[in-house]
Amino acid sequence: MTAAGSTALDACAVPLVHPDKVAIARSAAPSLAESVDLAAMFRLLGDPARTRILYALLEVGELCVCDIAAAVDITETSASQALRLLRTARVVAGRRAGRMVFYRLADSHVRMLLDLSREHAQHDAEGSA
Amino acid sequence: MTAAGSTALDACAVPLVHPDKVAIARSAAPSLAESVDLAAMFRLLGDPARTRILYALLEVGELCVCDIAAAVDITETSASQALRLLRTARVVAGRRAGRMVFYRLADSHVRMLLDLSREHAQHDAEGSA
DNA sequence: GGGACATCTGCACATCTGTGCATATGTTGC
DNA sequence: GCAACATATGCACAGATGTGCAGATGTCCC
Repeated sequence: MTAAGSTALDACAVPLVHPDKVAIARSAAPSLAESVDLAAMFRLLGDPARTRILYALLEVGELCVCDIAAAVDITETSASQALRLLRTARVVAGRRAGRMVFYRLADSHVRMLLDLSREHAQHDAEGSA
Repeated sequence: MTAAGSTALDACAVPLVHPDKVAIARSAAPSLAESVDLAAMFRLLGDPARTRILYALLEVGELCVCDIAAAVDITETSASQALRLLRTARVVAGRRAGRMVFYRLADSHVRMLLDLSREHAQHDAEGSA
């Protein structure tokens, strides 16, 4: 990571097996910044509590913090903390109603992602059964 | 979390705002075990190095370890480590050819997931620009 | 068999991450 | 303004995670 100057372009120094493919991958794959963003988003989904919150919201559309906590069996503090992270990343959106805040999934991309993932997981579980 | 016995069913002790919705969410959302699996899979994608590896494979189909390392600018050790995790979770599959091992994405679900995610990330980036 | 190469694994370390408690913020109704 | 409630935040700690180095495994070529 120190990148003293000979990181990317001097890769030719070590002969690659398929330089053409590597070149394609390097140019077409997400940039470092983009992949960091993508990874950050995936990591956000990579916690059971947050995952369950998202699927709960996927099912019922909208819930306040205390209901979310009850639905996924976590403390309200944990729920609030999780929702904070999800909200910052714009995975969920909050709507204030009196002293309560109702959360919902931010957009349809997230919904599709959750649907697809669950489908994959179930498909996968069958295969390993 | 100590769950002395009054965690799940006694939730009624604290009046919920929308008990009906909570009940639906509790029954329809992934079970604890399933959500742990889902989270584990997301967490696996939640590392920039692994993310980049997956997108590189998405682009060129198949690569050996040293080419992967070159394509995403990480050491071969890191690549091998990352691939081990991805392989154990059956996100990628390895094929031995001589002393080299070629890796590829395991199934089409993963490909769709990656495509959808990148689309979402780009859409998101536009919005915040 | 022996050496060279590609990949894998085990171990130790710095870092990050989730959790729980206590406390702060903001809102309602009086 | 004050008390009660819903939610948010700051801090400290235990546990998980990525990284690098050294060594092990397995494969090819002679």
